[in-house]
Amino acid sequence: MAKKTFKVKLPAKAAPERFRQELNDEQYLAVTHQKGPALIIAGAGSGKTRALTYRVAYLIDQGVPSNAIMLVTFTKKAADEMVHRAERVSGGHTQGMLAGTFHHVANIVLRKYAETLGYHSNFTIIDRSDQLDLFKLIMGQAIPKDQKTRYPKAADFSDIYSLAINQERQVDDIIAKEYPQYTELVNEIKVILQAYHDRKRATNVMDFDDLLVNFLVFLRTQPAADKLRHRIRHVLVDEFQDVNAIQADIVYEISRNAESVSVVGDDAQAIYSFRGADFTHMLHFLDKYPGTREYKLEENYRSTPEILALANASIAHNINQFQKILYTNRPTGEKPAVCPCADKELEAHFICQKILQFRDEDIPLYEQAVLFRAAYHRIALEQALVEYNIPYVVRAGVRFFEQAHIKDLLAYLCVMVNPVEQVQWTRILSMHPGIGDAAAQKVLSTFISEPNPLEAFVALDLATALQGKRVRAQGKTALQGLQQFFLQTACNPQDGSLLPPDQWSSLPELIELITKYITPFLELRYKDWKERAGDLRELGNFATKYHDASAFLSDILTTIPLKGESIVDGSEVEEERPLVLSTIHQAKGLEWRVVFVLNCVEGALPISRAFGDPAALEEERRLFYVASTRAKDYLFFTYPEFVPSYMVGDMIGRPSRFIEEIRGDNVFEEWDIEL
DNA sequence: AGATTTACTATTTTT
DNA sequence: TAGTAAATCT
Repeated sequence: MAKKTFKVKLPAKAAPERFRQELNDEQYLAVTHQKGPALIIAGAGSGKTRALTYRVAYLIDQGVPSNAIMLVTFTKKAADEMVHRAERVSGGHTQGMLAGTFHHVANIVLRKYAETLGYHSNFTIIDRSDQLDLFKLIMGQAIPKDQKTRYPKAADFSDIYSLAINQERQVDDIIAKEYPQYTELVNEIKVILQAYHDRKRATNVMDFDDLLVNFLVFLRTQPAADKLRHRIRHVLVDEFQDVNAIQADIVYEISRNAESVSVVGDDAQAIYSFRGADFTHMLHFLDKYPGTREYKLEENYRSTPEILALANASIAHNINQFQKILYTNRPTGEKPAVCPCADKELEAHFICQKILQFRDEDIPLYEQAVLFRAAYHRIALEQALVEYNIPYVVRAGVRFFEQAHIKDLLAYLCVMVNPVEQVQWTRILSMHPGIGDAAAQKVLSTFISEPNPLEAFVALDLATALQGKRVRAQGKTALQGLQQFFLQTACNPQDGSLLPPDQWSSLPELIELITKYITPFLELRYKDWKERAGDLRELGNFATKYHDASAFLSDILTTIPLKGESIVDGSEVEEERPLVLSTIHQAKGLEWRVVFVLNCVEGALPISRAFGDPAALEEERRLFYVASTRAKDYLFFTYPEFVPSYMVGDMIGRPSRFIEEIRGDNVFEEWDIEL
């Protein structure tokens, strides 16, 4: 029986007046006067996120139901924060708003409509490392052993595949331009890419690219999409400079009949072309919607004039960009400093001591950050931070869910949710002692083609099924344990049939059971197994928010809690909030009072791969720009003058060209760092 | 033959 | 650190 509902609506406040006070003229117009399409070109630190937040709040104030708003941002965390703040600003409710990354939004929609595209609704998502595993599996079957070295690595296959999809390019073209060494193998490579594609379909699996592609296909071909289009009246997209062709098309498709579509971006901060992003989509947007209103937010609220001057001087060397002149009304401050250090150790010591000095001057650690081009550049610094007893978090490298033990655990949930999934089965089987990759494939082949492989596995008489196949006795025994495990956790004990998800134990309990089961394996494999088991328990805590495993599995992939960052909020409230170490890419959208940019040498920033490629060098310069504009008050560039190298002996570290080319502009001071 | 251990090498960036 | 190749068990 349907319940009666009564919706309470909070009284509208005099929003425009209040917003008027809290925004500058450009922001105010962009927030309140938008109808139809709008392109907001916003410089670094210009409060574009603030403008978007206020726009959401404004719409809600105007009586737009929150589920009629779609807000797409670069990270899900950014979306959550924005929605939360919009809620506070407007005093309205934001429930039902479609908000998050493209991937997150796609996942939400596809969960509902997967069947219209020929998937089962319990499809699972694979991340990059699963993708690599799947490629390896296929390559193992398709490529003769002695030919292996001639072929691209799994990672190359993954990149080629991704480029083909995200830039809508032909495989021939990609190989000719980016992988000329494999030109002779084009046809063989295509066969493997096709096999990968087919295998995903057959096993009810989507990778990150599929989420986007299928979302677009859904919008273009399915009648049900009209319902969604009808509901979504206002579309807001942040970081539009980093969308790829498919994401841009998604925006166009979903906003076809919308009342407003606002996209915000800064071409100077486009740093994701390696995954198909292209800031010229901002231009295409103007073509696509001829009546587009353009707003420019050029006042920077973040940095001192000195820091801004350096950033402006640097980005001026990029030819390919929109014209923007950033200005600030902040009072004058310290000039940015370039600090050559004898070697990496000295560089690390300098940074640590400087950090402590700032802390003494009442700039807490969490208001300071150290940024770098590549995750491994931080290693020397980390050692020093430990010596100096400076607490820090790392936002780089391996994601929390990408760690082997986390993936081990998730594999069990995956198989229960989507039993036809082969990569996760392989992972589960081969973690048992006595079973390696080869044996896992043999075992897998005995049950994977059954309608329900999980039921088939539990019912399997291992002794007869594996007779004559070279599988160790130890492995066979171990697998009996696995059968028992699945029988007890996921199956009806009477007939061994797989229970429907609503009859499983609660998710945290399930995770605890799996943890218990796999801990002995972790103990065999890892020295630090205790910590890893601890991570798994934390994962159990995290899972209390979720009711079904399927949502949990997809969420954990689309919400990226990073390794090192606690996934349980509030667990370290008592301790000092730590210093942030981050790749420049991960620092996007963030700000600190003090920023150090590490290892600013030729070859690292810009990275040597970009040498000789003008477009790539411009992107590297944008990275330099992003790093510089994260700083509010103090900015340091450090680099080691001697770089040990096992290839050619020690090399002299030449300072980054991005520093050299602005030397004449008098925008930084050079410091002497001495022992 | 295949599983497991050990030694070695080269590191971009990520939803 | 993680992926791979070669060496060594079973």
